[in-house]
Amino acid sequence: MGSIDDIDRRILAELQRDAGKSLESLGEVVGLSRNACWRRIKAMEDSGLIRSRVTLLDPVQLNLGLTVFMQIRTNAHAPDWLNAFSKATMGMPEILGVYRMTGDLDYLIRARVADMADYDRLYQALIRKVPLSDVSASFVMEEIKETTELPVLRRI
Amino acid sequence: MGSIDDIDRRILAELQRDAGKSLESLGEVVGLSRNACWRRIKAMEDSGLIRSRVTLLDPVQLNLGLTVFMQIRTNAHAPDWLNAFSKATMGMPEILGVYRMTGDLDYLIRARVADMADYDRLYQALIRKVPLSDVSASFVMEEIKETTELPVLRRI
DNA sequence: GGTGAAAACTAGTCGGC
DNA sequence: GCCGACTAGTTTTCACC
Repeated sequence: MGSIDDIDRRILAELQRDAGKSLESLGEVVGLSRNACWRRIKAMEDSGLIRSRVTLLDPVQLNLGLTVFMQIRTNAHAPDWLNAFSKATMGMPEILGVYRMTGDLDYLIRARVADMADYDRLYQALIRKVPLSDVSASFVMEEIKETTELPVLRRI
Repeated sequence: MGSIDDIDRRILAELQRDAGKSLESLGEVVGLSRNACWRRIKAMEDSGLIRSRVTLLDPVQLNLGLTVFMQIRTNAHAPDWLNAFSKATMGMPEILGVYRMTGDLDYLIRARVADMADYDRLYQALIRKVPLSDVSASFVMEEIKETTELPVLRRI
């Protein structure tokens, strides 16, 4: 189960770009019958390699044009704190990513908001739920790249 | 085109979680006929609000278990440099996000690699393509949250 | 893995309200 | 803007090579 062959990788490469592709066109691209493709996809769904098929939306039209990264330093290392922090960030839909970083004292949050005022609302809402000693925010001026595609083709 | 009504938002909320949902079940959830749902989705695709439907994969099974954030300081503000930087990062599939941050001297890169050695390869490959004066890397120890779902339901 | 061919479901288009 | 019906296409599951 550890190894994924080249045909599977090419199927995944296609599906990552467009989940709505028909089995027929997929088969043509990878050089397999529709049926063989379907069996491989099913197997990869069952193994969990294929996690889900989702729809991506335009953040600007949703009035979420500002991406912000929040860097959080804490001196509270108790599991209670992490638990509360996890729960709080999970429940805030503007927060898209929460990462515990190396060093064990830094957390990074990736969030999308409308503007600075909206960020302040998010910040206030967060510190009302979890005690945070040190929070600094960096705002994204330009999104040069943003993708959900993972590198699946075998690298040299 | 500026406003999105509540039914559209509920459709988007469902599609963000599962793009493979049938029009029938979607209609049941939002209280509309399959046909009305279809027309709304089509309109949102045409307006660009719905960008694409993609497949999400398991990074761990693809041997991409390590997420790294690279913070880059540069003193080269020439448009040539940014152009080369953009082109280089665009062509590197391990790099999932590239952001120009506030201050105009910081760039942030979000990437997925197998391990530390793989990160070093990425780093070496990047600096071979673009001159980078100051690069620091932070590694993700724990992914507490990671989602592609944007907040579509109207906030209070 | 390939083929062919059913059954079930879905998308996309129509006229009508 | 919504609904029901219809058609055409697709997925999904067979049995068999």
